[in-house]
Amino acid sequence: MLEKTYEPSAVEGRIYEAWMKAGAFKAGAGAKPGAETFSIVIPPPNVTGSLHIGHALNNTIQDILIRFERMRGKDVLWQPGTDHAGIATQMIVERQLMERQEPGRREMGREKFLERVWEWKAESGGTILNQLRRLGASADWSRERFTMDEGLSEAVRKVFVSLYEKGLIYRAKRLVNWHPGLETAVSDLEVENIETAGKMWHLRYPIEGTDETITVATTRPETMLGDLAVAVHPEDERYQHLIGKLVILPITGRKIPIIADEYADPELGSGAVKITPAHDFNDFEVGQRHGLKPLNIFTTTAKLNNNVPAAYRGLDRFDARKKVLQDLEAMGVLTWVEDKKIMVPFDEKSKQVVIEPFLTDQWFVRADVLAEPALAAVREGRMKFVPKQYENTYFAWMENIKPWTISRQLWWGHQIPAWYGPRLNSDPDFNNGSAGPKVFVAGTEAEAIAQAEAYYGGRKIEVFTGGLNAADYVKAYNGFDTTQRDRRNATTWQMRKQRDPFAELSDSKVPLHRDEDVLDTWFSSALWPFSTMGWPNETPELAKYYPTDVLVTGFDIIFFWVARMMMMGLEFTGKEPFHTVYMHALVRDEHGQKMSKTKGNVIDPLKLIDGYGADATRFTLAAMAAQGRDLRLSMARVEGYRNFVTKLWNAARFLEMNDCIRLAGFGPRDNRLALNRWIVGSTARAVETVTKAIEDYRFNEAANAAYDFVWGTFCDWYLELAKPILTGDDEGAKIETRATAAYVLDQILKLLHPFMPFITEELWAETGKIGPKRDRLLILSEWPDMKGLEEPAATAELDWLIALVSGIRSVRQEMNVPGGAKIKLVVVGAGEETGTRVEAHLGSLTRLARLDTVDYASDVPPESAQIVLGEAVFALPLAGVIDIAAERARLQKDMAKEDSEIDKIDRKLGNEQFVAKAPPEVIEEQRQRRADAVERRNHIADALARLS
RNA sequence: GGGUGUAUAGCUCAGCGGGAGAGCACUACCUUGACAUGGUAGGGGUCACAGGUUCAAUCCCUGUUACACCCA
Repeated sequence: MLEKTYEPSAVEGRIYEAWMKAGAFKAGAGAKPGAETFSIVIPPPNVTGSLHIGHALNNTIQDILIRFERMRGKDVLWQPGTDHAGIATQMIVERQLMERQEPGRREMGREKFLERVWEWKAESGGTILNQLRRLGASADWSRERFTMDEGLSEAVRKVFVSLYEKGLIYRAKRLVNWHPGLETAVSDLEVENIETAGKMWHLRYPIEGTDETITVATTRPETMLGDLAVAVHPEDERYQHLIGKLVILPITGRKIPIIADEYADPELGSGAVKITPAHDFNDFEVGQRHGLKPLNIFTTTAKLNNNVPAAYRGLDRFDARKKVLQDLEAMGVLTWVEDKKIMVPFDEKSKQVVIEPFLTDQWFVRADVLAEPALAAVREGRMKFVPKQYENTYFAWMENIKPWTISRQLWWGHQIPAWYGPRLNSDPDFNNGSAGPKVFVAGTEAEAIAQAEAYYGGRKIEVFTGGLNAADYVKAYNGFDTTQRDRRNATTWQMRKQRDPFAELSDSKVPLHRDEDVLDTWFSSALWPFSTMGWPNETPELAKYYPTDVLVTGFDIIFFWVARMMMMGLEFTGKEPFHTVYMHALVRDEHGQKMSKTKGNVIDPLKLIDGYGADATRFTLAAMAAQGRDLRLSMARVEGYRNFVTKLWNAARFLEMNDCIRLAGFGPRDNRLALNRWIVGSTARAVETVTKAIEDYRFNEAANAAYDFVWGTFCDWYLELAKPILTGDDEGAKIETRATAAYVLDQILKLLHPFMPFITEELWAETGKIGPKRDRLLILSEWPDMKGLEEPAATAELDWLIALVSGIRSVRQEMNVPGGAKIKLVVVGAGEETGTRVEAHLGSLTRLARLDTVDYASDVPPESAQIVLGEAVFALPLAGVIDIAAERARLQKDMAKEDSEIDKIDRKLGNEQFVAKAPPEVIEEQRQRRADAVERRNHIADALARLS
């Protein structure tokens, strides 16, 4: 016997175990022989992450699709795993070291530190994957992957080397977005420009050899220490005579030119603008156009460096601003200050640290080249977004894609497989100051050494590991370089040989050092759909499950991840990594606010699961996941769906109490009773609706259709109508109804399983205890296919019955008939069909409408309330109870409704244009509707007439 | 500044050219042999505003307003 209420917490863990034990999540579990495949890779959550409501939504949707397709017999793979989250993980471990007062990262050295990170990962990493189990996620955990696994790391190295060899990865000194707190470069996507209250300072610079001055405006006055020019528009008449003259830069006293460049906007401020190439992206470009060598004034922690006057060195950028302003004001350079809203680039994660444009050597990906096929794939329909409008977002970004900064000055991540050594004097770039060191890019150190040996003509290679700035490496590097330079000039070399007896030997050994930086975490995530399946090896998984089918993700990582997976997938496998990207919306709180820890409005999915159960949590998310619209999650909704879970439980309990046991060989087509034929037909329709909705990624529609059917049709009507049969004495009817009820419940369990896996599996087990033995778990059972079981005749009959019961109930309530009172029903003017129907459903009619007797008469008894349905009038003689005036009012209201309907249709049909141009079936439908309304109206009019 | 989306019942939202819907909330009634986490009935809408297309517009088009998000 089922418990009175369902206790999710008592059941969910046990059910999950049962699934695991049965191997139900394993790739291919339950697949029909030769089945087509269906695969999804999970968007790998950060290894540092914990489950938030967005993950819950994301994984609920994936699990719905996976369970649905698995039940449809496909060969299903849901590939789980995590990414290594370079910055976040490194920060966590560093913070831990600090809290425990242990030596810091730099003190302990790279190798030791990485050991500590791996330890941390083993202990605390990936808790989120366990939390996904609480949600019921049916991923193939035996295939869990991590972006830093050996296989995935090999994929990263392979991709890096390959792109480098194709010229799609390059190293260059460029302005990048620099995080002065973490001392690393970040990509432009990791910067969030936030509008902030700022100021515009206007500075008046003197011009050499004249009495004139030129005024520039800036939001960052401290950068004036790095100014290299003042630009004016080439056609700006005010400044023609000044172009080419020199400005004496205050404080530093440096003389910098006034240049003509179209970047200066004559409409803005004075029309003159200071140019600081090392600290502003636009200025950098101006500087390049005019051959200005950028002057960097910051250290990696954004303190002023030795390129500024002594008094300023070591000042933090914000303190420097204060001092510069003070000094400029004292000098009379600062003319005025205005308040201005400015966009400040913040670190996208913490939104605390101001990102600094900073000139460094970094690795970049030529994203523009890779974007071409990725764009074509969407344009040509090989990959589609759901909802479609995200295409535009994708196009807009991809068409204007910028080089992707992939190196990070961190230790935790995939170390860049590039080795540096000094250049030979025979190298064409030997005298190119900006070419940097000689680079060897290779998948392994041995290969790099082999390359180096070839380049250095068989010299001995010595690999250093102490750091690119370590004294021994720098010394060896410079020594080699000096020797190479000395060798170039015969006289110099002669002199050196005289001084140094070992000169000939001094470049016989070459120092090599691996790049210390690591790659952006997204670089490895971009390979996820194929690296998790064993690429670059040609594995059976890859052959079977790649390309995957759907990617389910949030729109916030469309650029970070989706676009990059497309680029990498196409480049390295020649195939789109998925044919569909389903973008779900953001989960907000019930007031539409973004959830955030600072606002304190975060809804913890684990608390929801604790309080309401995983099924209710999942169902809520699915039911609210309308395409292209944010979800506003409210507790009332979760409660409502928790109630639905309970409702299902109680319905099953009712069946159990009434011996509704599954019947071996039950054929729904053989049912005789209209009631049973009807519910089978209704189930078939519900199955079709739900199936179609899931296929179309309309999860809210699927969930709501299932909910409506189970509660509104099965529980509210079928079970209520079945009660008199189940407690009656027609054995044949009883047997049929019991078997039908059990059969329909089975279909309901299947239908709801993708949404509510736990309770349905539990009920599947419970109902499996009696009757024919179940041969497998629900999770591996077959998705219902009920095509051809629709029952139009039975549906019409039951619709009629439901309308009659509702009508009587409505009258009772409006006439204030006490709920418990049983009343008489008199059927007047019934035709044959109505008569048959009344007799067939006498039991349920009597019970549901709380009737005393049902009689037939040729006239409506006096003082009756009347219900008009079809050709018949159903009279409720309520002498003594009925309020004639109230009944008249009720009927008049009904009649008014019909009148207005008829009027509306008449106006339509009276319109010549309508009759001439509307499709015939629409006109016919309107005529029919009018006729029906007229018939109802006349019956009501008769009823009214009888009242007076 | 450019782009995208949204505006429908008190609230949250479906509805995708021919009859305005759901859940919650609200009102009244009901300890009916599954379920009060329930049942029954009911009230509640200028479908943001202004034009246009159409025989017909909540739905398509244009504009306006408000809000949200993305990009610069």
